[in-house]
Amino acid sequence: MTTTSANSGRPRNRATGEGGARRRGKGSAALASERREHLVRLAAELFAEKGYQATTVRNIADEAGILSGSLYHHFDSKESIVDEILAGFFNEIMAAYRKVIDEGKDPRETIAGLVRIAFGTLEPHRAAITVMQNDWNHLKSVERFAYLTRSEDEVERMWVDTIKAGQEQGLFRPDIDPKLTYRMIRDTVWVAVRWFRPGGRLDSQGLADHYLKVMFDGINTH
Amino acid sequence: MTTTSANSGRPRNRATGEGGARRRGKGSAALASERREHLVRLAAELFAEKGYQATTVRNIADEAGILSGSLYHHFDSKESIVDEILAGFFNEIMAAYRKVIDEGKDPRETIAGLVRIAFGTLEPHRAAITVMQNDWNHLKSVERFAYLTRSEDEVERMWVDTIKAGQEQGLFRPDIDPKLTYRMIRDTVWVAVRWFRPGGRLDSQGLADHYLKVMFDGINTH
DNA sequence: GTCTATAAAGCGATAGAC
DNA sequence: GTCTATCGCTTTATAGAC
Repeated sequence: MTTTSANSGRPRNRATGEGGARRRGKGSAALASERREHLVRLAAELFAEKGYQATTVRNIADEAGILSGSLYHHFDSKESIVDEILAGFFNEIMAAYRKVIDEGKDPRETIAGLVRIAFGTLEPHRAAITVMQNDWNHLKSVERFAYLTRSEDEVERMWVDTIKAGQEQGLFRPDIDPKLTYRMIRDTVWVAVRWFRPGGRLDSQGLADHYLKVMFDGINTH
Repeated sequence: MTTTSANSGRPRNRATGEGGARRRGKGSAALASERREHLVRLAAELFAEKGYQATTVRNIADEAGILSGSLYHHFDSKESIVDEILAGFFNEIMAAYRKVIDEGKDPRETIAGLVRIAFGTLEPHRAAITVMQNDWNHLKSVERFAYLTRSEDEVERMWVDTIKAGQEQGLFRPDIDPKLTYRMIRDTVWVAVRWFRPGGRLDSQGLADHYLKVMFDGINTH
C-alpha cells in the first residue's frame, strides 16, 4: 500500500486503506490493524449518514458496542479518523485521474474517463464524499487538512485543461466557460451521493452513462 | 455582514412594548417586529456560511451584539429561526414554480422558466438553500419540518411531468430518464450556492443561461 | 429588550484500573 | 482492549433583575 502524495508530511504512517494488501500475519499488530480498520468503517458509515461534525465519538463507540473513551486506544482524535477516510479517498481518486490524463486520449474520451472514475467512487467512498460536501468549509480551515485544497486545485487544473483542449480541437463548443463547466460536472457527480444507493435501478456506471449522454449532447432532440 | 448595514433606517418600532400589546401593521397578521426580522437575517448569514447545525445560538447573538439568552426574548428556539427561513423560501419558490406551470407553455420554455427561477433564488435565499443541502437529513426527521418533504415531492412532480410531456411531444430525447434528469438539474442548481457569489463574473441569470445552454444542447460541437 | 446567572445535557478527550 | 470515572468546556434554553 503505497502512500501517495495527498497527505505527505504526516508524522506517522496509517493503516492501509481499503483494497490494499492483505496482512497475513497473526501477530497482535495485524489484529490491531484489523480492529482499527473495522472501527474506521463504522465511523465512515455514520459520517456518510450525517457528516463529520454531526457525528459524535459517542455515536461511533455505540455503533462499535464499546464506550467512547475506548476509541482513544485506537485513535488520537476524531479528526484522525476522518483524516484517514479522506486521505484514502483522495489518494485513490488522484491516482486514477492522473492515469487517465497520462493516457493522453482525445479530450472527449478523457472527460468521459474522468466522469466514470468520479461516479465509480460514489459507492466505495460514500463517507468521504459526504464529508467533503457537508464539512468542507469547516475542514478546509483546519491546518491538518490543507491537502484537501491542494488536491482540489490539481483536480480543477486537470478538468479545465482538458475542456480547453477540447475547445481548441473543435470538439467542444467554444461558447461554454471551462471553469463553470467543470464545476457543473463536479458538483453534479458528487451531489449524487445524497440519493444514489447501490442496488437501485441503475448502478454507478449506468448513472455515469446517463450523465455523459446529457452532458455531451443535451436533452433536446436534434 | 456587519451589524447595522442590512437594516438601515430602523424606523418606528418603539412605543410598542411587549407583554401582549402587539403592533398591528397595515394588514393582518401583525408584522413581525423589525428587530426580529433583523435577527433572522443575521442568523441566515451564519446558516449560509456553515449550515444550521454548525451554527450556535451564541454565534447568532454575537453577530447581533447581544448575549445568547437575550435571543430567547424574540424566538422560542433555534429551530423556530431556521423554520422561518425555510418556510419563507419554500413559500416563495413554490408559488413561482406553480405560476410557470400554470402558464402552460411548451415543455422547453417551462423547464427554462423553472431553471431560471431556481437560479434566481440563489442570492436571496442563500441560507435556506445551504441549510437544505447541509442539514436536510437532520431536518427531515424532525416532525416540525415535515412540510419540507411534502414540498419536495410536489416540486418533483412538476419537473418530471414537464420532462415527460416534452418527450411525448418529441422535444426532448426519449432515451433520458425523467426522474434522473430532474435530479441532475435540481442538484446542479442548488449546489451552486456553495461557490456562487453575486458581483462575480456572472450573475445568477447568466449562470442560468450557461446551464440551459449545456443542458439543452450539450457541450459537444455538432 | 438586554443583562446576570445558571441549569441540564452533551461534547471531545484523558487517566488509570483491570 | 475495554471499562470506570471524570475533566473542562460548549450547547440550548430558562428565570428573574433591571
